[in-house]
Amino acid sequence: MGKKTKEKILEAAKRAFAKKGFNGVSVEEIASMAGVNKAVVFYYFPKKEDLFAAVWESSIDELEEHIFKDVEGESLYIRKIKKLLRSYIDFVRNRKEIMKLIEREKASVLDSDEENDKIRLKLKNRYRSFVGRIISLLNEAKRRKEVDSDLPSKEVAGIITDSIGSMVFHPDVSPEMIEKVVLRFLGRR
Amino acid sequence: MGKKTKEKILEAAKRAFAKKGFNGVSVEEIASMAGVNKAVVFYYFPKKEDLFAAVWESSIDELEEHIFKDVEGESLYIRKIKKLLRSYIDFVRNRKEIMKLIEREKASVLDSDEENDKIRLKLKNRYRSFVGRIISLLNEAKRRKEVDSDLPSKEVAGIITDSIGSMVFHPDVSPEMIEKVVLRFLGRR
DNA sequence: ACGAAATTTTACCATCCGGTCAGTTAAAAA
DNA sequence: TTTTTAACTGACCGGATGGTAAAATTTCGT
Repeated sequence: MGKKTKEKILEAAKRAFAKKGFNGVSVEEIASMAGVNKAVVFYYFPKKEDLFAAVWESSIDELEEHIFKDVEGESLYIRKIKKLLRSYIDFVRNRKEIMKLIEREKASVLDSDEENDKIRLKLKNRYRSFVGRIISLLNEAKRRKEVDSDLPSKEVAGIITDSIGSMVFHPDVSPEMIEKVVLRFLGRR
Repeated sequence: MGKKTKEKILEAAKRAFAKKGFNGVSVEEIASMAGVNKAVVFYYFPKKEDLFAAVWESSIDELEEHIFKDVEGESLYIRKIKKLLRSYIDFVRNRKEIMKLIEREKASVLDSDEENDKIRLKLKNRYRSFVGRIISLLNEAKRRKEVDSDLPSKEVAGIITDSIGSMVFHPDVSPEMIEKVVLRFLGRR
């Protein structure tokens, strides 16, 4: 049996949103990419926003899972961080689509107005919880004196996610270089 | 005499694109924000794309001008860089609108397909030339041994622009912290 | 095999959007 | 004063878009 319809729609939507952004794609376009009728998209996702929400959450899930997968295997925090960076870069290289989706829509998700969309607010919080996990990792590493204890975790986490993430649109910057730079930067001096 | 019509349209478009993105705003919306008839927008900018191009180029112009304004006043390269960082952060704080515009549309501009739009390609190159100037500054500083000579300029320039730029959507990270972090990072050890 | 529930298709609608155009106003040029 | 040109208006067009309703088809438990 082939993939389930809902899954096909989600994957097509992921590709479409990544390439053209939420407002740049029509539901019909997504439907035809998924090989289904437009109305069946609305059957599974009553609003276009719902479809986007599902795509966003699944994307962050996948990113977070991949990035923290190998972290638990290490006991030293500096090595956890090293693993995280390596997985992150690996993800950017191999899952360009998801990264483009995230980079392209990040602004609109993070800028969503508090009193505006409840649904967008949830997406913003999903992203923040992802960054929050990186912050916690850095905090713990600082507590254990494995990274310089007066590096501000929040800002460093931002630097990591933003600079690695946007690599996906800079084919000429080397992911390994970024990794080396960040690592050397974290080491105490 | 009030502002000229074309100028009013450009400013309204800048605000609109910053808040909702290119595909999230209609020309009519922009026109009404500018207090002019929709057709007069097309009178000055035959296509919506033309309007966006004008907004983008003026935004990068403004950013670049502001960031490099005080750089020439310094002779030491490390101080030039310090000035640049400070101006950059200053810009993010005081010109949120432009930064949101840039952050929101950066993905779509940088991802523009080579054989696709000639006009988008121009915008991509405009952005690249801006980053190129930062790279040159870093290179020169390295040549003069004022910053660690084996820091890869391209990657560091990316880290600077991406992390400072996206601060505009993270009201809880401190610009000054980023500045301190980047500066300490550039210092030779 | 049968009926009910889930899924898919067809046809449709109301609205919006980018863009055009014929024509008006106002100011500058002659 | 007449003519010309630039700036502006309002009405309109064709196509796209998000979304809906109902019929048709498939799936599945009994």
